[in-house]
Amino acid sequence: MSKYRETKDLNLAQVATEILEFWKKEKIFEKSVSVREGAETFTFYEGPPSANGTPGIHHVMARTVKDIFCRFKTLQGYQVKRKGGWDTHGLPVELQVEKELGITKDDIGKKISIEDYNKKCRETVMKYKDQWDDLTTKMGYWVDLQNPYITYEKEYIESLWWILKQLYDKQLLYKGYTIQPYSPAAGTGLSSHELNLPGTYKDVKDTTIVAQFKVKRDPKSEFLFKAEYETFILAWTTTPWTLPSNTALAVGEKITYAQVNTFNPYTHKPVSVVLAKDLVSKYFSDKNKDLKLEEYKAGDKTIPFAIVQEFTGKQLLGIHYEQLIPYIQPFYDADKAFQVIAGDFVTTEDGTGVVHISPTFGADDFRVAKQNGVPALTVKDEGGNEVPTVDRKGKFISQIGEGLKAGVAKYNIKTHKPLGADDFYVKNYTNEDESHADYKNTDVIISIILKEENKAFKVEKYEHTYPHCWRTDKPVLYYPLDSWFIKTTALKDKMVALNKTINWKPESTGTGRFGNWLENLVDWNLSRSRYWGTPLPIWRTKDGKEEICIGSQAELKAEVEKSVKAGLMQAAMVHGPWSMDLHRPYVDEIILVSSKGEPMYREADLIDVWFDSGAMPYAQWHYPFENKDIFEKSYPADFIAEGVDQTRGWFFTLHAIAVMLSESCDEIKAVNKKVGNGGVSFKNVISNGLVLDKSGNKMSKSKGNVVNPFDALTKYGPDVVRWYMMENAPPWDNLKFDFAGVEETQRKFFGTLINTYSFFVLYANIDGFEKDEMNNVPFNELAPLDKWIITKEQSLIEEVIAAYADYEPTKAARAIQEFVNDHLSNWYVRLNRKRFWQPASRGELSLDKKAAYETLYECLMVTAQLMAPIAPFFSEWLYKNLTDNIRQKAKQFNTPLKYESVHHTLLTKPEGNRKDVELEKSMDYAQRICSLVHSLRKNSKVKVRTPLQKILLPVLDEKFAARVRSVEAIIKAEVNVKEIQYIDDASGLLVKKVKPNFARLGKLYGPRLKEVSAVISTFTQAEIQIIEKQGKLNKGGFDLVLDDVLISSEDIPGWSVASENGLTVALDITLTDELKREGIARDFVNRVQNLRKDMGLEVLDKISLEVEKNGEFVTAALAEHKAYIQTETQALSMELKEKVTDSTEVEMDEYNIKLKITVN
RNA sequence: GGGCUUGUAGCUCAGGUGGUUAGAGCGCUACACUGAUAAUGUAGAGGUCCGUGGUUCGAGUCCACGCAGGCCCA
Repeated sequence: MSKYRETKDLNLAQVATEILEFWKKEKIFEKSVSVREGAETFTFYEGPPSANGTPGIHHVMARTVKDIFCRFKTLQGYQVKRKGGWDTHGLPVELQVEKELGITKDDIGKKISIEDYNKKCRETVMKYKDQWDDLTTKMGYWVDLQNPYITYEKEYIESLWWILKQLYDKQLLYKGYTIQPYSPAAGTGLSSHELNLPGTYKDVKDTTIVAQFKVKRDPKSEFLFKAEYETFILAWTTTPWTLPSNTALAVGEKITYAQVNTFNPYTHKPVSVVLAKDLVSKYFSDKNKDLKLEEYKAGDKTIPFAIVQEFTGKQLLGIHYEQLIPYIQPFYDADKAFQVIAGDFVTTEDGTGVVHISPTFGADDFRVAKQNGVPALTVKDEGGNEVPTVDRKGKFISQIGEGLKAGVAKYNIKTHKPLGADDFYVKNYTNEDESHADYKNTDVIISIILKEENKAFKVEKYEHTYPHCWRTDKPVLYYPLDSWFIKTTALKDKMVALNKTINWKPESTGTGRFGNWLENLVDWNLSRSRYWGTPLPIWRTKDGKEEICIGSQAELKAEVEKSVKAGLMQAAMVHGPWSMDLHRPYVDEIILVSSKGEPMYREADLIDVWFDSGAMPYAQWHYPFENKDIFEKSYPADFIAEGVDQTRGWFFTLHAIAVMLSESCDEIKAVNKKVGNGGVSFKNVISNGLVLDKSGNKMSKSKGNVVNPFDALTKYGPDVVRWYMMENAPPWDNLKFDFAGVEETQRKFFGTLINTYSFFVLYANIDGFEKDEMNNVPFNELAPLDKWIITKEQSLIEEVIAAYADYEPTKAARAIQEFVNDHLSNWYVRLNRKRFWQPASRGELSLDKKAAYETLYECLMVTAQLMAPIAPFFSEWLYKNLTDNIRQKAKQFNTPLKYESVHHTLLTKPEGNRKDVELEKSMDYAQRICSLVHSLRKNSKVKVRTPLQKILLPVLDEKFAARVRSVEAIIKAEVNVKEIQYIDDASGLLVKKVKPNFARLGKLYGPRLKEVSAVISTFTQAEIQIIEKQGKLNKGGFDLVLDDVLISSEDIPGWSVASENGLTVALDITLTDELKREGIARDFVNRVQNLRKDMGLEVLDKISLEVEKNGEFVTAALAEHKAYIQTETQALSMELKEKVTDSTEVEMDEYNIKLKITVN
């Protein structure tokens, strides 16, 4: 018979290495998929990592979460394919390449060709693939990296193009503009990354204007015309150059505004102005509050004011005003222009509580204007395209320039040089000499004109931070730039509705962060002005009148052939480099022909890399060009998991693309119908939190608090790290990663489990126990403790399965841990040790002993299964150790343990008929009673080795007594007490206490609760008796029933008692001589055992004992318990002598004993 | 500035639907127990349940307003 493997010097990292070998050699991962061939599929989508950075400890966390549920579903019998993938495009790759080459974006196309640049990107993107693969393997993350999807591959891009074409065909892909940071000096848009470069934000002093917008008098605004003054709304801006394109004013609906009568400080004309109440004091000094309006004379330094009325922003909504600078007019929706609208971004922090809106030059402005139907001020260029009032060089268009020029002339404004209509740059982009005495920038010129025209209430310099272009050091403009958009807003309602069908962990991310994001959805800006990424497959004629969206390589080829025929390209281009690589610059070289024979050029943009990853459900299978059958089986995903920072990234793009396709694409509609999918791409999602350092700080290289994942895995082994991460906090909470915690997990959980296993092995090997799946001791013949741990095990199985099924790995881990530590090791094994020691007679296992082995074996086996998703290596090791020796037999008889790997087994199902809730309750009493007795022993300083006569247990109801009786033997043995005496009413010893049942009384009596409680607290013993016996009692005017009170017994007069949670125990601490003698014998056994251990004896070694007599009492004690001592210490003989030579002296409580042990 | 989230013992975390004495583990101190022990038991010390108001007979729990940390977005 092969023995169970022993565990000397067990190293968990070593276990992982060993198991890894086994997995590799036997292809256990591959088999975990193939053994489930034909079974129901469970689909997991891998969010592709980018291999151009090194993996961190947080990846261990994220991938553990992914791994757990795939393994769990496999254990439940599903087939779980998980295709790995690599995210290869995007800015981080470009930046890394630029860093390595020492170049900037400007150099691309100059110092380095796009071709070479992209070549370099392609190399760089897999730079750390080896490290990633290494981590994947070492941490035990099972994902198919043999055939991963790679986003730069031609086939992948082709699928993306196909999707774009689907959207394009349904008019869901369009060209529009959005407000983006733009550098006129460099002539380019800036990414948010570029804006975040150090040094971009500078303190600058700008001219700011509080402008007066004259309110038009109509029924809506009538309430503002109580005075005879003209009424103005005040709005503040730090960018006066945007005032000529103002088309609205935004107020906060809930903000309180005030109307103030006063005089304009520049024109001295009487005005009535509206601004936020909280900001009145900023413009009107309290010192002037007593001045009389009537007494004001033009030019007075102190200006009187009077608050006329207050109202909320809501009342201002819809009021129209006169255009501030009427140089040009909106050419559409003019009736909607120049009105007051609501803006959620309006505050009373600074300014006037009113924000001037210029839809062409502010992102918020653009958004609220669009929401309210307010037009932008634009003009049409030669091509008939709508363009803003400032051109791409940062200069006002000439219509505005004319107006300003006229103003300069009219008001005699001195300038450093004559200014023509085309000389008004909004910032100094032409390096004018600012030190010139008469130099005035455009903002200043605008201010002067407004002052003259009674349109400026206050003009002042203001210092604030403003972003500058990192290349030119000139101020950035927020400027409308062309972009391609996906019209996600068209399907917003469906996205919102379908999101509600997705199971989010935690729920709040789905309803909150993600739900709100969907509610405030804007169209998806797809365009990126870059080089390394998926090219937008749209070709356009120069005038933009004709365009084509390409949906496949074949289509492109056909179009190229047409173009060649039309003479726009050479014949060689049909098989040009683009046919091998769909990236830039090759696709840029393609010129297609329009229906009218015009050349069409590719729109230079690349698409947002998030589109790459969001399209992975389709593109990973090169759908619909290949693998249609596989796609149908694996759409949508049952489960995905990624960091919470991906909410607006991958989670959104997956969702958006799926919903868009569910409406726009017939193929996808058909698949959805077939698989019963409403249109989502994932059904369950975990968004996991961050991994912080032990103090809760973000890990960063500069802080030097980064945990290297490989170090952690090597030192503690993957199982401990994974277990720690799952057990410590739910994955969606941030994890404070602390090695002290990892060590605790190792010691407490794995240490205990290993000890439990090695305990089993120690005796199983001695007795030659071998698991026989076909022949087990029947359940009803098991010992009570066996039945108990089995019922605990059943509860555990139910609990753990439910937790995994609910995507709650932390609950699963904690339940398993509690079972192993508290129930299996500390109670079952501890209390059952004797059963395992008992020597087998004539080599035959007694039924009781067999039952003990089988029970412990089963618990270990089931533990291995339940923990397998979280700790795949150790569970495998445990499973194999327990089952390898019976594998052949199991295969032969096709029993559950036939699988070579725990990860191939089918998870044990809970068996209701082996559950015994009554027994669980009884044992719970036993544990609590023992704990109380230990406590009493401790207080009276009587150690457990000294037997005591009895414990007294007040019994309030017979059911309780019955439960305790069923576990009486266990209690007595555990606390070394001879008997349990149950004390009931008849004994006369019982003193009862009564407490109000607040939960019940509160509902019944509400405010009178205190009264009732007071009455109850005055109950006498007799009254308690009455309510107990008769179930009701009237006292103090209250009709009380038994349920209204909680009766307990916390005192037995004359005894020392301990009580906790309604359980009370008293202990008889009288020590008779008889008890003392037995205590001495037990103490003696303990000393002998210690000596045996010191001598290095094996468990089965037999000895002879010689003891030197030491006083009559001790001698009598040893003599009396001779048989007991011999059995316990495996002594064949014990002699009590007057003198023992070569003896060892051991200390007992009150005396020493000399003895000698001889090995037989 | 907005959305979401977290805040309970020195540390890591539990605390359905409100119920009067708020728990566990680790760590610390002391004493025990042990023929599985990298263990275990018992006892002790340790709490403004982030703050302020409110609802209620009663709030760690519900509501409002704040404060602090975190993430995402402006």
